[in-house]
Amino acid sequence: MRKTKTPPPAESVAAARAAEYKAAVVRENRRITSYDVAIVAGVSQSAVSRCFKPGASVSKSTYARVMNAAAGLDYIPNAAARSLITRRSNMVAVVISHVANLYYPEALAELSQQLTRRGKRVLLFTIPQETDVEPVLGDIWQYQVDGAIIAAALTDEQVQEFERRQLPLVVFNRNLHGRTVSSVLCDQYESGRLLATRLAAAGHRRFGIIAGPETSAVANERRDGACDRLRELGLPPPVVVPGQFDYASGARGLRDIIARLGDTPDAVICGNDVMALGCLDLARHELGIDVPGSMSVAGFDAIEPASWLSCNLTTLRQPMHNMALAAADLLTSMIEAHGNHTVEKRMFAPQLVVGSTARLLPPEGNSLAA
Amino acid sequence: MRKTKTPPPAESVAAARAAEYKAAVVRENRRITSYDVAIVAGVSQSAVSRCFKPGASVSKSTYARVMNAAAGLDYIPNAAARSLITRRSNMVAVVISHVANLYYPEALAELSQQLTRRGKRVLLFTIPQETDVEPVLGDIWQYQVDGAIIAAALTDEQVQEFERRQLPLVVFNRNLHGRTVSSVLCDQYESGRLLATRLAAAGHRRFGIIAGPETSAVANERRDGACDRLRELGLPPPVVVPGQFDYASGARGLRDIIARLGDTPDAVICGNDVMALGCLDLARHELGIDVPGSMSVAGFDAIEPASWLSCNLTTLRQPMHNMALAAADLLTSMIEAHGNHTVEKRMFAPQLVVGSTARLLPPEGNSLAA
DNA sequence: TTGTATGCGTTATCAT
DNA sequence: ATGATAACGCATACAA
Repeated sequence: MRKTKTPPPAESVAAARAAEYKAAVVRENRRITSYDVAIVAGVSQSAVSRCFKPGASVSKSTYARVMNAAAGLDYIPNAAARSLITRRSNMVAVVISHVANLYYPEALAELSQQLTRRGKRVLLFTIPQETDVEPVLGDIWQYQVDGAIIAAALTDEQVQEFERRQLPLVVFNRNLHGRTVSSVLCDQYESGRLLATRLAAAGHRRFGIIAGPETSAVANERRDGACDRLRELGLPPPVVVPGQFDYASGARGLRDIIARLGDTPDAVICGNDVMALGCLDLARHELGIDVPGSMSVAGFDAIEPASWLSCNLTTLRQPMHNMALAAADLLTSMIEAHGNHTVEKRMFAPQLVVGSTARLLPPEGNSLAA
Repeated sequence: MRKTKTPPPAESVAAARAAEYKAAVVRENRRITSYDVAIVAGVSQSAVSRCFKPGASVSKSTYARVMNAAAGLDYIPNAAARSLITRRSNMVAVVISHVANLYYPEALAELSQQLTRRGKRVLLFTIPQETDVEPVLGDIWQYQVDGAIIAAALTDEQVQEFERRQLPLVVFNRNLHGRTVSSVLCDQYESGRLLATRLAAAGHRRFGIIAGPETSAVANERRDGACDRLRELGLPPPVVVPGQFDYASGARGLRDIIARLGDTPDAVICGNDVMALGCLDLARHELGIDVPGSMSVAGFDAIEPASWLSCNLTTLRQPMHNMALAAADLLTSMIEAHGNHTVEKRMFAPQLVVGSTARLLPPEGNSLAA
């Protein structure tokens, strides 16, 4: 039994040592900790900790040795342990309703991107209805998130609980009137008014409105905006029928409106694009109504299919990208502020997307006199 | 100064005591801990801990006192501290590409729902491209998730790192051929074959294929399935053009195919529904092609707009609900197994959705002879 | 059933 | 720049 003639290079010796050490740790059913790295690297545990803290004071040589050992051991700092002492989890709760994500996946995608860019992880909660926030609140408290972005309906008590717990909260696209809570939103009421204004200016008189679910604040504001504006303009009250934000609701809604009116309306304002497309398709393909020749259809949201050739819907766009950006900014600044929460509402204006499903100009050579 | 004549009821005394205690804690800038609850309730800290552990042995009276104190103090167990000792975070990482969520929000919504139902929180990671998993892996290790569901492309090394770290992994809708990793998927290759088979049986001979991005394994398998099957049937090789899974790609793809073929193809197979609809709209509304009279169009996914009247696309549905269910089941069982990971692949068959954009029967009274 | 004591893996404070 | 030591908030083995 002789010793090996050619000793392996120092590097691989270190690697072998790390591998051996690691195997032992695994055998004991422990996890690799900063303490283990310290032993392998021949430094103190606090030195290891510092190496993983950006901007800490460590000499180049220790840093190198620690990083080598860490790599050999597959060491990664434990976020749970860290957050325990720093009181920062770098996680943000995002709450969105199931249906909202189905219809506007852009909202979640943008939020996730913006938060990630700011070094926050997203703890996602999808809820069946936008009024079902309560069950997830417990989780939000437990998981020590640094803040929350909620795109759902909150009660006064719920908002107050966030305050009580000093947890930064941004309400997304939900107008909590009179409540002192930071929020980012698109002006839904004004959206409704805008559509009514433009359609009325083009000479439409008999309006149908396919509203959204009663539980949806967004839907209600759109409807109210349109109704209020029509009343202001002295037009006959629109026929308002309910809907569930889905395609079928759009078709059903149009049938209901026609039944109640005894005739085709001049224009139909739909609570969202999905319903508008349901309404549009029924009108064109089943009822043979000329859109926009004898009836106009408009929606809200500017979802992608609305822009497709076969649809080319006239609708209102919510500037999702900027809204997500604003929400992420607002929340992170609240988190940095560390308790001095400055409440702020950021309201964005909708953008009219002119499609070919609504006539927005007065009929040619036709005075508006009845 | 006399004492109050009517002493407040015991309950409110307790409440007042809790409120006072809480104020003190807040003043010291501490958090409410199980220790605080113990003091207010007059029990030990471990008793408090037990009260929050379902199925622990606590007397009814202690439980009541603890819960009262906890309520008064707004106490909630700290998940980070808990996971530190239990080695369970009850969080699951879900990785999905940005575009995937835009096109199939259903996948994420279903996964989130199923995981929540099983008591797991979702730590969401959205990545720009499905090949960009690497940057999020570090976060996954750090955050001590109990497992991960990844709907993106993984390299061998990446899969091995999951194994090395003993982290349960389920790959969603991505076929990692030959790699021993649990996965849930829909048979994309077979989907491609199926579409080719049915269209060929109806007499289509000159095929165009609008493929998806080269980086998308799903897209490639659909394309390969179709191509292979057409070759088997002895049909002329299809004209294959690339696409990016978006609406514009569908239109551009059809133009390219027609240019390369010098004529309208008999059938176009599109890598997903969004492109299929882009192709369909161009054909009908710009090129005036009769679909399905003189050309058939089919896609994959059965996204919602595909079912709308104006589209009524012939496509293949992936049973998303069952797939999400399977993924959640698979992952949770791996987590329970505690290291004895049994690798399993669950492959689902696609379902043909017969729309009106593809002729699936031979033309009437027409022999197939050229 | 209840309480005592210990450890989970990290950061932060304070010397040196 | 580095190391010893004390938290962070909880769960669990063990003793009572």
